Amino acid sequence: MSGDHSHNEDQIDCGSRVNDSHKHKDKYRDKEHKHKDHKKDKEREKSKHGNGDYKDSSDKKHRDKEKEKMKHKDGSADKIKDKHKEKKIKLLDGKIKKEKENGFASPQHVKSEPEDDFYYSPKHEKSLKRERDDDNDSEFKPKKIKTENDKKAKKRKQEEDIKSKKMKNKKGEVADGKKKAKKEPEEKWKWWEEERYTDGVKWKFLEHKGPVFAPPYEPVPSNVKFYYDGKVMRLSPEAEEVATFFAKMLDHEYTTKDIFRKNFFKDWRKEMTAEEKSKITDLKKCNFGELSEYFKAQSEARKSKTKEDKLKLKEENERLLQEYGFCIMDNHRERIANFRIEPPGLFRGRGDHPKMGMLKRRIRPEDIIINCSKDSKYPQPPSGRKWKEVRHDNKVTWLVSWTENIQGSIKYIMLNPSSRIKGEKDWQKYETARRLKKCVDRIRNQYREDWKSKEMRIRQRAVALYFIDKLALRAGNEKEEGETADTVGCCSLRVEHIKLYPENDGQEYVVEFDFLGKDSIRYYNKVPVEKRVFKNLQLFMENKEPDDDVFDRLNTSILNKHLQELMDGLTAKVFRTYNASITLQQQLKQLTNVDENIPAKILSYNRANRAVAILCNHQRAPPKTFEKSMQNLQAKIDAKRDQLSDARRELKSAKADAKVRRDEKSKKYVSEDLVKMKFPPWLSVLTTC
DNA sequence: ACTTCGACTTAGTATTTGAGAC
DNA sequence: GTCTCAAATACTAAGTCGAAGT
Repeated sequence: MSGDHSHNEDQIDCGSRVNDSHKHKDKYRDKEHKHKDHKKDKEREKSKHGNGDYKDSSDKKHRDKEKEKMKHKDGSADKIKDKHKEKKIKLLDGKIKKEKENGFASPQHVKSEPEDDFYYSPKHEKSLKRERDDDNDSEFKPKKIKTENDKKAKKRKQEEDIKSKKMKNKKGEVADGKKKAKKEPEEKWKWWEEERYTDGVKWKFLEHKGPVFAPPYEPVPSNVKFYYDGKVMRLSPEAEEVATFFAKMLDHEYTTKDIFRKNFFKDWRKEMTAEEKSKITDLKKCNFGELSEYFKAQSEARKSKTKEDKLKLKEENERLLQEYGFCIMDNHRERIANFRIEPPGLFRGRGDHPKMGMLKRRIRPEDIIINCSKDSKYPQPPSGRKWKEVRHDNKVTWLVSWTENIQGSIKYIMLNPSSRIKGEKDWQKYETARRLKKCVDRIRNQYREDWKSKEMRIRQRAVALYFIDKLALRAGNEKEEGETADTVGCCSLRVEHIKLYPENDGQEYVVEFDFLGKDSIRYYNKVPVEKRVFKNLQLFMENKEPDDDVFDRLNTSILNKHLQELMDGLTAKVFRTYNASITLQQQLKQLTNVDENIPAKILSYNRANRAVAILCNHQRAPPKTFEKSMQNLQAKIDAKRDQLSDARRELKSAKADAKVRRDEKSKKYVSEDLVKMKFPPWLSVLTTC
């Protein structure tokens, strides 16, 4: 059993997902429908087992899991492995420390980078030099040429020699940077030719202007009315603002959903005055119609603004971008990805999210933590206001953070993908995937061996890893129930997500996957697996309830610890990167032909990308405008059809006319000119539509 | 050992932009 | 000039994963 050569080809043809998913989804997915089906299945399964013994199956699940875990708590082998691991890390640490001491990032004098043949752990960021693979895959050379963001960002280059971190007259520089940028040919900062920081330091100098806050709420004009129970009702600004959030979404289907409405109403009431609260007790009696119309009219007005107005708007945006959209990180002016604070609104999670409709509150300066250099010019809060905190943590990459109120998670303002800090990380990611390429056969052999292990947890780990590798599944962290949509990944698959067919459509050992993954995107795939995998799955699923975990002795942390032992820096997601990359590479090789013209090459390229999208189960809803443009096309087709039948009619009568007149000239006219005029060659295509 | 948290990447959707067709 | 449509960009939710906390 070698690490199967055919494996890579499997990546593009791993089961019947392509066809099936389209069959099932009718090309464009219908989330609502999907969710309902999913739930129904679950209910069905539950009721099957629901009588008698287990009234609360989730409770039972919990108990069982506990029991099982106890049974296997002996896992002593792991401890030994852990010790090994620690040693390794220490070793690397020592090395790193040494190197780190003289490590500079973005040195003023750019040294050329010797291509040494050693790999350093990207994970531990030991190396001063960027790791570079020494195998012969020359086609893999990192060729991303990133620019120091945005054309206008330029001119920073010249300041590279400025030693002092204090940008004396920063404003002036930035301003004339803008002017110059338009004329000067762009000079790119080749950060990838420079040395990197070590030991977790992300920057030495960071200066920025802080975030741009959402514009304050502007009450709607008094002639735009809200009605409750058929009567006009004037709302307090606070309540009105939240009402406008709902009104703006009225056209969306989710405003009809119970959870959305319930969550919204509950949060809305919190913003109401006591009087409003006592009056407004039923969302059904609320009429947001005028508000909704008002906002529609507003957006129309925005679209039909004059050229000058639009230009003015554009310029204002550009000004904001120049002022707040860039930071200075280690002598370079870098573009910020999201310098605007997320405006308040109603939360719309993806899929069946239990929190949809909740109020996403307005972020104030007092919620904001600023991160910048001690020796930089700190961003100033709006006058009379305060930041929550200003800190100087150069072990992180974010500039601004705040805690969001829906999940209580932290949000960040970070740099654009073209920045050095993001680019390096991205590069590192691909380098890790390239290292996996070198040992993937070994790892595959290993997990195939592990399918036979005496220990259940090792078998589970091996089967899960096989799915992650073969099907590009995500790791599948556990999620808190009731906090988010019910989605899963590999380690969190439940019995209800998998069906086993010893034989199906002439194939043996077929596994059918049907679950909602990230973003509640449905993963449907029917795939033949090796007999051992199949038997193992039967074993894992034996005597379990539909909502029990398939891999009850596995989680992402256990899996990743194991992967770490197999290869430094290896985690579950690296397999996705690796398999996506190798698939693209193989497909390009297979589909493209040097002699083809550009359009043919583009077609092949798109097809190669499609193969990757299928592997990774990337899906998108049809654009909103899809329906409309189809209608337009149909209208054109109809018009041509009419034209065609008119032309036929004319032809007929002209022929008849010619017969009567027996006029040579007329004959000629009928057979050539008229036909040419009325039946352009491409029209025949339409007639077959 | 398990849970929570923080930092960061990934990815779908909405909006804007800009080029070509009419 | 206006309209249409696709590509680019903006936005932000939802993942991953390691480390700290319990």
